[in-house]
Amino acid sequence: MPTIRDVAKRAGVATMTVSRVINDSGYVSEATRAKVEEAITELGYVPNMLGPSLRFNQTNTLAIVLADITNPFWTTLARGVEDAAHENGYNVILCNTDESPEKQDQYLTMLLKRRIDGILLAPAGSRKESVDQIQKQGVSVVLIDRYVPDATVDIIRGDSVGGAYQVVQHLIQQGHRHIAVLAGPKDVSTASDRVTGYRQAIRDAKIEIGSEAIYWGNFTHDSGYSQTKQALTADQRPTAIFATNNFIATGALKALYEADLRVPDDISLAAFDDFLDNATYDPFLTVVTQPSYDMGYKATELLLDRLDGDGTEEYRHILLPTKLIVRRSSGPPPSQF
Amino acid sequence: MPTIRDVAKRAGVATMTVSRVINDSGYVSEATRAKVEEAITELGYVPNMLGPSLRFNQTNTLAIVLADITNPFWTTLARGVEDAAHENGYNVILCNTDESPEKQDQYLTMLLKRRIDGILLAPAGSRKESVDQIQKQGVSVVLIDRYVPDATVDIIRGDSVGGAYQVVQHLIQQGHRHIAVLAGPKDVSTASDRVTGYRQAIRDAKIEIGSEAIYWGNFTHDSGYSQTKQALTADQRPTAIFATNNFIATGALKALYEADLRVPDDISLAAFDDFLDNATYDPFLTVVTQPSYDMGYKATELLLDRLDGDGTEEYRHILLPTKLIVRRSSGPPPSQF
DNA sequence: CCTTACAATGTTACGCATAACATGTTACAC
DNA sequence: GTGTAACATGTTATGCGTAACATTGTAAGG
Repeated sequence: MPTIRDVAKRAGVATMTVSRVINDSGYVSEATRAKVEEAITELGYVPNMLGPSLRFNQTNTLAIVLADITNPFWTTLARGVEDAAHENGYNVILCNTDESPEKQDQYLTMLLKRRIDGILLAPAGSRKESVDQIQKQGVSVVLIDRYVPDATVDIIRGDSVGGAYQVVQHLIQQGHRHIAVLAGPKDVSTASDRVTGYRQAIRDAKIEIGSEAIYWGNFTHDSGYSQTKQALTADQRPTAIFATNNFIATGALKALYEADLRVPDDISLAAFDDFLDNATYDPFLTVVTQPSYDMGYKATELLLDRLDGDGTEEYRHILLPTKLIVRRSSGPPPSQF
Repeated sequence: MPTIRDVAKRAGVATMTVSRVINDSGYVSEATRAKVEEAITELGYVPNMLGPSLRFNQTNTLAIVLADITNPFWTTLARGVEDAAHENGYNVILCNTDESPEKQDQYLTMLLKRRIDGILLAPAGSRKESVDQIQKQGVSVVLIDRYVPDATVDIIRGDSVGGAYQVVQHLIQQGHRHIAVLAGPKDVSTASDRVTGYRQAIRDAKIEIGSEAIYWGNFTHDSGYSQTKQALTADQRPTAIFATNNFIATGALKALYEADLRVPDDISLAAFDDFLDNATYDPFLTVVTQPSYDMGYKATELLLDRLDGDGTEEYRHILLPTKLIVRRSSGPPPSQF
């Protein structure tokens, strides 16, 4: 593969002159420019970014570290990230942690070795160390979707407490008094926040505290399935279920179907996070949604801002509002209750 | 940030010795290893991959260039790619072309400058030049999902002709004689292949050729919407619609809903490509699916194989089988037909 | 005791593009 | 005609890790 030296030789100039032509910087006469451009074309020369990257420690690369690109929430967010990055001349490396802190740290180490310019991180678990590790290497990081206690870092996330409050309040208004919540992992902020919102809504409605039914699990289809099975065996069977993410909701639907319970006639179901905008024309689930594309896009802008800055800027914490969309999966409880 | 030289100085050894410790290569005494490891920890040293990358022209990076990560088909495929890459120590850069050849070439140029080791490309359009451009730079490329005429390159894709044949045959068996096909862009192989499969099924069923109704468009929700509107105004209104991808299908559903046509009572609908496995527990659309995760995973294995090889291997063309899943959106035509 | 293999560590050169500096040229003003 | 600014091009040093080669020390084998 030809290098800038080959081009320089062929055009009969110094490498620096070729560099000036490529980057359109400094003074180059028209005649020289033409010669150089001809040599570039003839040789099919493509500049090697690795040279300057090594020299100036700038790779024009970002990374997004998330739980699972397969989840529509993350898919849409990733698209927002990629769009914002592309518009600014950056490329994006994709990393799926599957909520495993080990896998996450494996990725982070790799990314640091690559001298990535910045990382968008949806932290698995709640260990501050991962964030520290990145920052200690002088790499910028923005947390997305979740926070980590005590980390001094930019964050952009949806209002999990408020969103959960909204949707549980909606269920209460429908007449439900026995609402089960299917939660994610205790150490992920979105999981605990959504339980907090649930509790606040229950408390504000003055429903006796004994009727709280919290099932901790994971943000997956399988977890939602088994959490629901468990919830259905409770002494006081719930008349409504709040699934704290979309995948838990699909697991719940499966379990309810198998238990021969119709939604919403026999039991209501509402979830946090929607599915893909157009994936179903007439969607069924009542949900609270977050603006995931914007979250990704803005997170990237935040990150790029910080890359441009001198490192003395204040850390920002951005909370995006959620929106309740009432659809057909939530209704009043069956009359015998 | 500390370099290998800083570590060497602190440990009182040569940089080469540090390198040996890091890579666990060559001979290092236990005592020296301990000293070096201590220095690494104290300094928080992270090796800079850019050095060797520049020297040996190996970045351990792949890229996946696809239409839109937001489409569940691509999402799942990308996850397969990322998993296979991660297992082999590679990172993956994500690129969305939105089916625009210009955007694609913009990305490709960028990727070549980065000295990516290999590219998984779902080509936008049918220009062989993009593939040539990559190969001329000595970069390996595997085409996914689509082929490009005359390109000598590895390809892995689903059986579009066969899949389309299957689903159209199914509609014919239900009694339909007027089937409209909502196709993608003419110059994308999956689009033309699915029309070919449709034509074969129609021909084999000895349905008069005049009843062919082909609407070319794009693989998007909006296109499906307008294609359907157009199809509904035809002299001979179709009793069934074959949407050649999932997004076209959602657009069609919207248009049918607005036209007050019930599916499948008034009109049947079947599509190529499913939605996310768990996204709906009880899915509605009759579809032909492709093993998209496997496609991504195997494509990556193919690519890595080629990276390991000496460049003399035969080019492989792998065709993955499709599967018809009959659900509730397809039934017999209304009796008055 | 000498040879030989191998263990342990070190030195040098390389890959590529460009910032910073240096040199040379032209054109214009006075 | 000379000084000066702008134009045009070139030279050198740099970033980081490691392959390839070089050197020294040590233990086993004869």
